[in-house]
Amino acid sequence: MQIQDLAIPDALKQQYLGSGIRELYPPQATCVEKGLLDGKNLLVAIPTASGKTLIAEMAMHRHIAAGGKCLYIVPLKALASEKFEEFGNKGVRVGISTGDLDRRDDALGRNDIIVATSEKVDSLLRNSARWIPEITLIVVDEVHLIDSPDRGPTLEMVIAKMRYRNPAMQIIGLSATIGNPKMLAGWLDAELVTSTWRPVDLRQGVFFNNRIQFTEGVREVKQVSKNYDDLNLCLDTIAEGGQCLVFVSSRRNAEAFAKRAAAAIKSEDPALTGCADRLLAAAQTEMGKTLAACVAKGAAFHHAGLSRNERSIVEEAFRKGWIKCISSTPTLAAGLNLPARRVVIRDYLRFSAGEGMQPIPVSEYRQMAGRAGRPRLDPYGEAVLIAKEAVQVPELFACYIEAAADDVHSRIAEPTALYTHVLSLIASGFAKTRDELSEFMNRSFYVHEHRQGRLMHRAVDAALEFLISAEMVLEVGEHLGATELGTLVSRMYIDPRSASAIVTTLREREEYADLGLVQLICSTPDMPKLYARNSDLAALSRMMEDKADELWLPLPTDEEEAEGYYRAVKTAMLLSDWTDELPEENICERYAVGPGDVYGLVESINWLLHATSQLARMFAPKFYPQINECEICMKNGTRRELLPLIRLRGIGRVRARRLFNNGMTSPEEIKKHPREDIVRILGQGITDQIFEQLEPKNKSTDTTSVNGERSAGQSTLFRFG
DNA sequence: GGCACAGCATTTTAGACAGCATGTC
DNA sequence: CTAAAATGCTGTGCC
Repeated sequence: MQIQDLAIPDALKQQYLGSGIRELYPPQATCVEKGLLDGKNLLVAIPTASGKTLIAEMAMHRHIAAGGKCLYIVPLKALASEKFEEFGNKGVRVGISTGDLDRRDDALGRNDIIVATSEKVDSLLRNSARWIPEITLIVVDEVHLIDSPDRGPTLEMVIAKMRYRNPAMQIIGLSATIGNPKMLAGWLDAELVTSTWRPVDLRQGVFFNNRIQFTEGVREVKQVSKNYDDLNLCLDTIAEGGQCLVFVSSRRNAEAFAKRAAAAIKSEDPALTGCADRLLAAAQTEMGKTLAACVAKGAAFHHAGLSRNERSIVEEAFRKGWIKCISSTPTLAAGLNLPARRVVIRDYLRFSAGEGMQPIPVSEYRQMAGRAGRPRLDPYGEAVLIAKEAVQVPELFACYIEAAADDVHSRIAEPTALYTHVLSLIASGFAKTRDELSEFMNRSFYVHEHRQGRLMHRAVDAALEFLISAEMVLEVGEHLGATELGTLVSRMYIDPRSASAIVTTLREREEYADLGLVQLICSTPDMPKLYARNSDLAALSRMMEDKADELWLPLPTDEEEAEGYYRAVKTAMLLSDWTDELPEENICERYAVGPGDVYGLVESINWLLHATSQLARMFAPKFYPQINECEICMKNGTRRELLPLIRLRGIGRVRARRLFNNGMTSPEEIKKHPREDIVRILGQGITDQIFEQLEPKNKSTDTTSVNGERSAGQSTLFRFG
């Protein structure tokens, strides 16, 4: 099917033709035949990298030309940014909305395409974004993630809510190949498009004894290293002019492999020296230095412990072809698109708490294998598994390469999944009675799939019971309504169990302590936790003894609960070191984490601290001022004594500390000093900026117009009834 | 007694969504 | 219920 003949706007057509796209790929053509451009719902279940984005884009431009508005839902923030870039510069207005990035709500609504994560869409629905009714098309990228145990229910609810609000809307589901596509298509009232076609030939095989057994034949691999098969596979591809991506099961493995690869590759590309210097300049941690050393020689590792800067340097250098090999944990499998000639799936077993080493699911293998082969750049892609025994060769073929795709099932009936969603249905007006609640839930994928919903309805009832006992939902006769607490919890997007624990403890407490507050938040299900090793226990116990009067939660007697307790305390300790201004590198060393982990934890606690301060404002007002201060300290990573200085624009943790140590402990103190003193400490530019803020425009120069503080008046969030 | 070291025992283990309001070194 | 690598521990041999 020719681009020329398509019923898409001319501008887009010219874009495609201009970039050399003249003809649709076969699955894309099938989509058009099945009504993609005529408003038909579609489920497109085809392999990674076979042109799904283009399918969505054509439909979106068609809607926009007809005055419609499109919502593109993705599972990851990194993916949101990638799509945002991709859809831009084509004559339509594109907006992005994730936890990090946001155009103000109304401004967001001015866009033709809005790219957002599923949780963000849920949040926008809960907060009644005004533009939601204008949406005429939603595209759900990676819909098969409905089967994800933790985040699947959110995706399922978001789809159900959007369809409930906009019944006439077109919906396009983009999915990896799955076992039961008809079932999912049936739920979406969608035409089904399946295919195994790929634009770049993908060869899959198993390596054993210096040869790769492909489905189509055999390839000998030169044995350069005696001990390391994985390295030989990698060097084999590089010798041929390709790049290699190696998936391993732990961060340590990723780093160890990158070191070996670097020693073997020994590239002397000057571009790499530049990258390594940039990495080294910013590197404060041991990990960062190792990374720089590897990159200098043409290899790198990639995992969630890397800082943002480190990640983007590695990704860019790989894309440009300078770095020849990346060893990675699953970060790169699901995240952004970094294709390579050869993908080695070295570790197909991964540790899982309580279950030991488990084989990774077929879907994950496919996702990693799908990274093999760069369209238009590589003649083919290769995905290689490594066998350790001869008998494993046919096993790996059967379990992964030739395995049927997994079925997708609803996860909505799992006990804990529904607390937040039942609350949100009630709080944002989807259900005002138990009957309406059942009716809504009967339209879920779960009920479509099982033809009945007994188990799910039981979970709904359990959730409702919890919400009523936690005073988030009130039942008056037939009527179900959210209380002030329930409304706030729903809008803040926190788990009702977290909110309940927080409110209960805040109400009980007599005295305040930062550490206790942070401990409380760290023990909620919304907070990610550090892993507590055996060797940490001594230090943790000592700390718990020292700070016994500041901690809010007692050590549980139950041994299994104790583990979670220790993990929460350890996490709280890290965050407490952060607000104690311990340098990042020391934190990384003390807790054996990377800068990316510290950033992630700080981000999480900031979100929850904000929610906590809102909860406190209404339900424990005596603590509100202190919690609010704690929030500002955490955001900046400073002790309380720097609070007055942090309020100035242009002053962060480092400059504030420098001023403070020079005796300037507040804006008033600064004014008492001669201007030259400040220039000496901070330089001319910043000083000017500060004095501009200090010039008294009116009588009160301080405390009111500050970072994130608002007057603590009566809340207007009450919406019951 | 003190030290080096082999050999065995134990420990550890991936990732990442959300609020708010814009500017750190 | 498990795999591999790093780290920790113990015992031996030697001076």
